[in-house]
Amino acid sequence: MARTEDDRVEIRRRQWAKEMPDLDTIGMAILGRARVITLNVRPEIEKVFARFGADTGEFDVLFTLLRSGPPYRLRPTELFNSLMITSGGLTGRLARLEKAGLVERFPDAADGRSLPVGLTAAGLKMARAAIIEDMKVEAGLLDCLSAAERKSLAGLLRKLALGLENKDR
Amino acid sequence: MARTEDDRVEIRRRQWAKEMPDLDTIGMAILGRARVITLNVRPEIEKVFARFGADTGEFDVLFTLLRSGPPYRLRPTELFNSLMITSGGLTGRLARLEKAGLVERFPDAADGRSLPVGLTAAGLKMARAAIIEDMKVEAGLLDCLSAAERKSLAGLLRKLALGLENKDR
DNA sequence: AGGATTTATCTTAGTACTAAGATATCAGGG
DNA sequence: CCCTGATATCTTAGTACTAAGATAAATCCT
Repeated sequence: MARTEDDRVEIRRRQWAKEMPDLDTIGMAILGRARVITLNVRPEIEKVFARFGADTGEFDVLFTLLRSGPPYRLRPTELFNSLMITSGGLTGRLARLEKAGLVERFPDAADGRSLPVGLTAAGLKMARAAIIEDMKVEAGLLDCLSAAERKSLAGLLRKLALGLENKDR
Repeated sequence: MARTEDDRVEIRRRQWAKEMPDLDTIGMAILGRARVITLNVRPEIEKVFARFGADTGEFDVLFTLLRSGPPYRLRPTELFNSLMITSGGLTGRLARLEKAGLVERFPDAADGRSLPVGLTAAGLKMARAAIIEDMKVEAGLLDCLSAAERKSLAGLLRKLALGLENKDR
């Protein structure tokens, strides 16, 4: 029944087709799979980060700071917008990162409400090492796809992501 | 700088290319986007489910039972494996669903350790109505893609999902 | 049959989040 | 300047998860 070339979403779609034949399941074929793939991949990536002593959420912060370029410093509002989490969620992440000595905070001369966050030397070093490892592992997870398929998939996902982002406004 | 055709992941990749030119970011072009798309789409779908009075996690349970076909009854182990959550996580979801009158539990004649879960009449009705709405909304979220693109994207995601699943073993 | 092992589920403790509200600062119009 | 409203961040309360351990029933092995 479950053919060897079926992933778990295809199995689900087949079940739906039987139980509710009129249901159009293209949504789960794409968005459901995006979610399942994310869930499936998460533990592998988390393992990489765990070796460095932090988790995905914390590295999201470090990576955002790192790729922002020197002086590797951003305001909390920029961070939680970019990370797609709430301000309260960010407060917690920053507290942990600060405690671990990976970020430090500076008063903002221009805006007394803001308390920008910057990478420490240790945070910078760790973020650089971790992103290299992370990208290596993620690329490895994609080795079931040819280079052409990877490119095509990335392009389609990009188009979808862009369409969704434009819809938000 | 941020061209209009760039989604947020493309902006990130551009930043990385500047900050760490040797980094191969194909991983985030695919897996990162899968995660961002999932995050982006979640609130829309959650809104649909909220109208029915439950959340995504709870509907995941109801939908799994529904698409399993009559008698719409499964064992907890089948459920948490399919849902990719821990057994403890499922215990909580089932408690909430039972309290809401959407599922009920039955002793298993063949295995005294197991306490299978089944949809109630109310749960069955609600699951059917919700999956129709859900798939309608999800399909709408995909309208930035042509039919051919949707098909192509679904196929590539399927190949990736399958590759990842085979890797797990 | 009987003891050891595996399996199915629940329980407990701890964590990271969200939503909503509080606080402090900024900006703009009389 | 002062008042009104907007903005940036933190705090609080509540929730759903995970990981690890507990319990109980089934299976296996001799």
